Amino acid sequence: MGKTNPPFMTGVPELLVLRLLSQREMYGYELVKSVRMVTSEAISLGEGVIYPVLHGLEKAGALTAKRKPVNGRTRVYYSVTPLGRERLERLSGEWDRVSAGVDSALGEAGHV
Amino acid sequence: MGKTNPPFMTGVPELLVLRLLSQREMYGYELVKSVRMVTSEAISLGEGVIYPVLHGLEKAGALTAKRKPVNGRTRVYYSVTPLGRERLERLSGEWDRVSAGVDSALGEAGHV
DNA sequence: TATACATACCTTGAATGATCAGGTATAGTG
DNA sequence: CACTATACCTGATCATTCAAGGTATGTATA
Repeated sequence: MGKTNPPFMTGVPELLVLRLLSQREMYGYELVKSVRMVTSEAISLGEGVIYPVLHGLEKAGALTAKRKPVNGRTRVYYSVTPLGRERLERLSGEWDRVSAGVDSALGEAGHV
Repeated sequence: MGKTNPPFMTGVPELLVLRLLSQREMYGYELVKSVRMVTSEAISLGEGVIYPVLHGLEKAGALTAKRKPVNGRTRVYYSVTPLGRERLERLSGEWDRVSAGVDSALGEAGHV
């Protein structure tokens, strides 16, 4: 059974989480579905990815958590701190640089 | 000491290697420098990344190796097989999908 | 009532990929 | 002769991600 698919990118989950939360506060389970929607199903992050990322970012001071009971169930809403926004800026810039790098490599090789 | 930087992307080294070799045959050491140049220093893959990728792709039948002695030193030139081109197509398409997904997520969150 | 599904949180174990840090050897330069 | 660049390679380590579970509540349905 343990047939783990190869991971396609590193650091991107964190970037996506930060970006989505910078729009509005959300809870974990919501983020799982949001990522799929926003990326048009191109990227699908399971709960096993989202929750650890959330906890890591909170511990790093990039997010704050707020527990809210809704319909009997408890939701943990996360929002981005100023420190989180800096981190978002940095990651976003890194992504731009790297993806531009790849694209230029693909482009140069393509126009044969 | 063992302070390994976080990897930023998975599968991208393989994609870049395949793409560069689809232009013209190259040897490992050359690829190390080429990747840096082509991506405008945005991506830098060490020999410890390139050589294992090369060997893996050769074993998978995506590349063929040809030893050439040049100036006394031996170079191993790699070229892409038809199977390797298929793999390149697939990886390239995956990259496009994923990077478009990330970009759209970043975009949507941006136009607040 | 039962049973099934969606919601909502979480963790653990294993697979994978990438990095660093080495190691070998030849050629050329000061 | 030492040093740097070229050119190949591997092993240990580490982080990231994934699949697969586990817990619990609410709601629909048969």
